[in-house]
Amino acid sequence: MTFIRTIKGTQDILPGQSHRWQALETTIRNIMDRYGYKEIRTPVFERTELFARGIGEETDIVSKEMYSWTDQGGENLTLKPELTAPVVRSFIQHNLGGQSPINKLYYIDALFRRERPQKGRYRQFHQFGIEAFGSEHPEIDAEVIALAMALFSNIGLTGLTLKLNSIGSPECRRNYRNAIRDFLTPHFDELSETSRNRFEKNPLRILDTKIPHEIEILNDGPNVSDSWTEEDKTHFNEVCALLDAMGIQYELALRLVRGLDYYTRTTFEITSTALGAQDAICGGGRYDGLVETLGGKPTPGIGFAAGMERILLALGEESSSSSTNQVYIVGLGDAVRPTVLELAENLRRNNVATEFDTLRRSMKAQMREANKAGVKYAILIGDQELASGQAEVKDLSTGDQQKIALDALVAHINSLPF
RNA sequence: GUGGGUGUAGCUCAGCUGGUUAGAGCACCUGGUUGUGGCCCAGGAGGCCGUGGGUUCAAGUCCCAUCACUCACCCCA
Repeated sequence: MTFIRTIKGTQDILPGQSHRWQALETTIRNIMDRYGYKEIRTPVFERTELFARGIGEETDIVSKEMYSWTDQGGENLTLKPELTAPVVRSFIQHNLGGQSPINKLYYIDALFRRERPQKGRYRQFHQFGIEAFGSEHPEIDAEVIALAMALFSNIGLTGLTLKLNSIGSPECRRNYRNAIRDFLTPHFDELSETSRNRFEKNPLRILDTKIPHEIEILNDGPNVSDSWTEEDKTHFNEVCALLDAMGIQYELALRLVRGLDYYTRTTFEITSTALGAQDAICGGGRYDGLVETLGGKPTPGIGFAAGMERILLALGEESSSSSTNQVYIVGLGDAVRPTVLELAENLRRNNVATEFDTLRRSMKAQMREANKAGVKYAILIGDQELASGQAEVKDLSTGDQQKIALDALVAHINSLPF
């Protein structure tokens, strides 16, 4: 009989950790609100075809990482491996573009990819992100990036690097693809097997290589910037100028090609020095053709996705306690139980976080528990208190104790400093 | 899918070149005289030493296999 544990690459968020997630989520929602982004929630699964068309058949995500199945009705379904395609689908389906020329959306959600887990990579993981539809202008690029940076600094992440690039318009990409092929043809024999495969399917991705020899070859190769159209160039320069104006530091990364097919022009990535090999905390870019690809009216869009597990990893373990209890009621003897419950309920109804013993433990054990729970006050009720109608209220930090009439307890507790 | 590392108490780990009832710290529980927490002291509970085989008089320790976890490659958040 073997115990059934979590699926590889998934994890429980235990009570001692959940407050960290809550804090992160709260910050995200606050910042989103401040920047005018509204939450959108989409189903955990979608038609497989949505991802195949949206992300690209040749991408790793679609070709080998999706959790897909055929349901009893014969439909091909998939647990969402990323959120841009579902959000775009929703945007089109509900004609959000028709209701407002600009739509700024955000999400916090769980995603699924069947990869080999490692530090900062899980099969079920969480991302928050934004998608802004409707503007083709650099201002929105700059706002999206600024929001990401503001959010990270707000939660106290340091050691971040913003890497910025533009992979240009579709024409530019086409030209650049050819330029890369032309440049690499004489070096073809020196390339690795994966790079040779990419040579045909997606030569831009060869730029992602980490093999020193290939990096060396590429150093003399053409840059994307050589293939930019005038408009691409202007757009990129304006994005840079706006970031400069906001005092946001960035690094030009002309080799930065994101793995998803839908990107156009601006792409960016934010990495952290606090992580392992998987150091990208946030990645995003512009996808001006995607809405149309998925069957909507041509609509420019830009967004990013940030990995929450990686953020929490980079933040490290803080020693902040998650205790919220304020009062612990110590009851002594069988006779006081109804009074303890009544009192606890009254306090709780008056917004006082209250705890009491449900194990019928000794007074000493209850006091120890109160101490461990980190409450400020303990209320002691035994037979004597019941008889006199006065409970003992003890300040656990000072040890001071005073008698308070039972019917005045709630008011008294509310008047105390916490 | 490929490679490396690690599996001993709830957690972090000791256990030397194979040798008798497998240890520590933290956490947990109970006490330290009647109904008062923390600190201290005493005691207690908790281990198929991942699993299966093998070598040996003898295996937590050596060998093989297997599983799990983990890190890395690929790629990505």
